[in-house]
Amino acid sequence: MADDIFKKLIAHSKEYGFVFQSSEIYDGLGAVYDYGQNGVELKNNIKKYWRDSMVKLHENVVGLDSAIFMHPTIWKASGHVDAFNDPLIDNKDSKKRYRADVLIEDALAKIEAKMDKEVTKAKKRFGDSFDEAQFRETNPRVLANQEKWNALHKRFSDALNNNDLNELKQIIIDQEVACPVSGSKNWTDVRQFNLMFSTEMGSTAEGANTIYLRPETAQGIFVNYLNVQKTGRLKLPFGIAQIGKAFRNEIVARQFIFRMREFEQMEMQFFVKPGTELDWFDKWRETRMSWHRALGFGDENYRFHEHEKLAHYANAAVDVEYKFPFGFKEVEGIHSRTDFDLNQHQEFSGKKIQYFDPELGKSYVPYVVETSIGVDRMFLQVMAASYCEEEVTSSNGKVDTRVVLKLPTPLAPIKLAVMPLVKKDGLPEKAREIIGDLKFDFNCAYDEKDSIGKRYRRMDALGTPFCVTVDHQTLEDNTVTIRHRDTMEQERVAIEALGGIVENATNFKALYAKLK
RNA sequence: GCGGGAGUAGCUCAGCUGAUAGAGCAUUAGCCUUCCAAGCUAAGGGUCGCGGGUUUGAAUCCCGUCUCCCGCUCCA
Repeated sequence: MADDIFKKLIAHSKEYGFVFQSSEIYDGLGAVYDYGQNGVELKNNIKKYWRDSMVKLHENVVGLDSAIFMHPTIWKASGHVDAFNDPLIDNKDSKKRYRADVLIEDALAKIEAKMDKEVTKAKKRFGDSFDEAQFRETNPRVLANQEKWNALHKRFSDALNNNDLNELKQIIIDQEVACPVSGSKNWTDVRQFNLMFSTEMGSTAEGANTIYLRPETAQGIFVNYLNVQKTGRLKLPFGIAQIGKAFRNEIVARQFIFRMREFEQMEMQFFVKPGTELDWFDKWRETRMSWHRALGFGDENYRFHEHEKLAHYANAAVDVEYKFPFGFKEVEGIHSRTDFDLNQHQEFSGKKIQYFDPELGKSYVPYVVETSIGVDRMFLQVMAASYCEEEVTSSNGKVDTRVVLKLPTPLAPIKLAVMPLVKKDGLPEKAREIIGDLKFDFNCAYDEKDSIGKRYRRMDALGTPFCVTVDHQTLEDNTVTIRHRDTMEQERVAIEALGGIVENATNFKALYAKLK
């Protein structure tokens, strides 16, 4: 059933111009999506909500827009180059995937174990007079194994150095490595999985550098820490906030826009005095939760998920999870990243990245608390939370279904539609005149096609909060009817009052007021 | 990568015991003038994912291939 709603949501997103599959006319490109004419408006509004609540509402948080391309060494320093490059092999029977290098290392360890066993046995036999070094050099069984080990180790390191995947597989076959789960030796080829996209910078082949498309935006903040801190004369604690694209060559990327290969992050790195990071971590987790809850999607649909296994750089981590149609899933992560990243960059760049604390009279590397949210996941959350199918009974007793996107009004792609009740008698002209006045302040739509009820429903499906209808009375007294999306109720108001009504109901201030 | 499902109009699908490619909705134009999607008339839109084979003839049968969706492995 929930799956059903998810499918409807995907279809709705396409039908009403929110999200399209990338390169659709060429059969699509896996896990890449485009935002359509309404999607881009909604997405921009989500980004505005985040940016304003970070940068405008916090005196000590500033913005940044760093480039996607960065010096390759940054990814060595951050640990991504090592962590993102694995030769993997699958067992065809158990469907389990292993790191090929780990399997071979296990085989090496097995040989070592054999030799150790011989040594242990001999030790028992000879007692105190046992000379281990001599034994290892002379015992034929140990020597044979040592030779085996040396040969295998050389083959292994050669294969790794030459990045020879076929050789890695051949080693696994020759060593008769079996899958621990299925026990079979039925292996696929070894494949290199590089989770970072790479490209070449520099137009000549010999001068070209391999550079990576960033897999997270955070590093752009870390490497600009000194620039921003010094030019902004910022004192700890302070934060740098950035919205930008990131790229990961995910092995599987599924569930619509929940996990994409090209995605957008909204990250804020908050720099603090060492020792205070866990207090700030607690503060930010509450701040971020309140940001989510202010949208009014129901507090019960959110929860924290504490990380038990922490990443190498973190000393605390928690996710904000939202109840999607396919279950509770992460939309935001809050991490206490310690001084790991800045330390690494200090080491790899050879530049001091420190903060002089005037109170203590000394310099130190700040600690970092990070909040990191996926724009696309947020978008999906907003769509999932807003999508409603309502039963509507009309005056003649007919029951039909109304599909309405109950978007938080500040996020709605279109704020109001103005339509003539009929397309004659000067009503269309009057409607366009009204739009002419309001279009500078709001995204407006005009529609004269089909019956008025049908037009209302079309706007419901887009999440437009207001429909303004021009009728014959309008021409006499300059009043119009304004219809509210959620209640379907209408009221008659003066044309000059429209701007104020829409502004009051759709500006971001009410949202910001709810933030803690 | 493995397993399962699916590719026919913008959308949802029918046609699949081989023989001129269909419906509903949507779109466009005109009529009607009506405050909650369903009035009337007309039009546009498809190399039936792609390639090959069998056949007098293939959306339909056979082989190959690509893509998408779901599950599993991964996710700093």
